[in-house]
Amino acid sequence: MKPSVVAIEPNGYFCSDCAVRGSAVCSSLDAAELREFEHLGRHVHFTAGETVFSEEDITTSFYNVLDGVMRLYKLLPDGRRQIVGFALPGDFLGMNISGRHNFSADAIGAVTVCQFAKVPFGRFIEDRPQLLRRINELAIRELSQARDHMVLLGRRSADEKVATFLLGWRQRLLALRGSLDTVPLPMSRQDIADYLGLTIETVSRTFTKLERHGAIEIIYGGIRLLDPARVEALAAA
Amino acid sequence: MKPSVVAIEPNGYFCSDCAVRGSAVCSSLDAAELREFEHLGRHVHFTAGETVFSEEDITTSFYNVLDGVMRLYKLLPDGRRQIVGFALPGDFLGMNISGRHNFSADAIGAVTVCQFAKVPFGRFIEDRPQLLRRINELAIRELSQARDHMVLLGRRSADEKVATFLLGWRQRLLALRGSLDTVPLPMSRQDIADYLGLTIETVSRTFTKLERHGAIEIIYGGIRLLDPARVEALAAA
DNA sequence: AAAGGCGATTGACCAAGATCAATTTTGGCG
DNA sequence: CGCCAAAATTGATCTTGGTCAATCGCCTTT
Repeated sequence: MKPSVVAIEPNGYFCSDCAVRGSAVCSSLDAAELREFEHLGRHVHFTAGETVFSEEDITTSFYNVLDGVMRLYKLLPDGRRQIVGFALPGDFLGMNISGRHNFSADAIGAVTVCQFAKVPFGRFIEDRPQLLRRINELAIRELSQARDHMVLLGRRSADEKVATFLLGWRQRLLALRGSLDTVPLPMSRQDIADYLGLTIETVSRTFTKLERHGAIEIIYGGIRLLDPARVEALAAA
Repeated sequence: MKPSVVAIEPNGYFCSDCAVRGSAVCSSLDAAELREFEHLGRHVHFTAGETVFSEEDITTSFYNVLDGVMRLYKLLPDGRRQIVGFALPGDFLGMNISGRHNFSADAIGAVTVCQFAKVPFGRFIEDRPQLLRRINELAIRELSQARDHMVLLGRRSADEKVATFLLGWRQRLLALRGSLDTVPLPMSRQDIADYLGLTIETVSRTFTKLERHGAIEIIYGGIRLLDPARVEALAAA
């Protein structure tokens, strides 16, 4: 919940060994640049439920997710929450133009990030258009995902929302880890509901319905996709 | 509807005189660069209802809106539509990483754009990090707006949606044209509904309700904001 | 000036999903 | 191993917004 003390590793790691080397912002850097870049970031660990940064906080750092899952969300004054995305390894967080974060980010389970102080990172980008281009690419990709999510939120039924979420989430994990027999769902039902613009009860009922129809099997911490075609049919509608 | 013949102006205009000079992508260019840039764009006119580009079209151009209003939208296979935004003068369209547009864009009323062929524009950016930085800035701003819109779509009631839309739209026009006594709404009720994830009937009823409460007055082609405080209270909720 | 047509409004009714309220399941922990 | 707390599920009922169906009003066209 509150940002408690976090472990900060000494810089005894190398970008070249990084798990997200290929997919993260730093994929645009060559070996020489990478060595310089190494001094900018430091690994920081967060435990389940910890907040990495909050909406309206002044941005002092950028983050590269290395391990774990984060929920990115916005709150209305009365407490209603909309999760605007889940961040996975390789995702880059903290870009904004107002100088403040425009959403909050919590760790779901244990998370490791590569944290960059804003100013030196900004200076490093300064004369490396490659890196800027990479950041731009990531922003544009996210924008496209955001628009897809608007369609989901504004125009799809509960069944379609849940089915689309399961397939999309599986797809992201597949891209990250290769094949999966089960689809882990580290986030709570409430998180899923707040991501899909539904209530927890509707999410739960929809899961149960999918299971009754033999499309999925609900297991601890995730689901098993028994009949992907059926789920896809539901998602397409 | 279908892209009919459009008038293309000869290059008898100057970027330095451009109506959106200060706010558009080109605001990052100096006088010398601007003169070179001038040769890249050409003004193109569209009439009401014409499609400027469609989702899944291969991207061959970027567009800078000079005049008029466009609706940006995505369609589901069964025809449901989600409007992901309205474009106004100064907005830059066409960025993507897949090489295809990820939404469609129609003119609402008459529209003039400054159109850039993708390849020469890309080359021009190549050695002008300033311009790239500006484009990045615009993408990040849009991303922030997209997230706000997700909250609206996923977590707000019909009344809140409509009130928020009216205030937000007014705000954009204010920034563009200075003070307004009335708020013009060039888009149809259906467009508003598809932007807010509602039906046309709900939008209409909500407008009527706001009018009965003395918050707005519905006039031809727009509304008059009689009681901004009341509308803001509704929007905040 | 009359007519036609399209977009907007209004009303009656309906249903998807929310809300309220128990249970049940699960996992952590003594 | 058994208890407690939190999360998830399930059921009953309600509400918001959607659907279906006229009707209205305004603008354009002849």
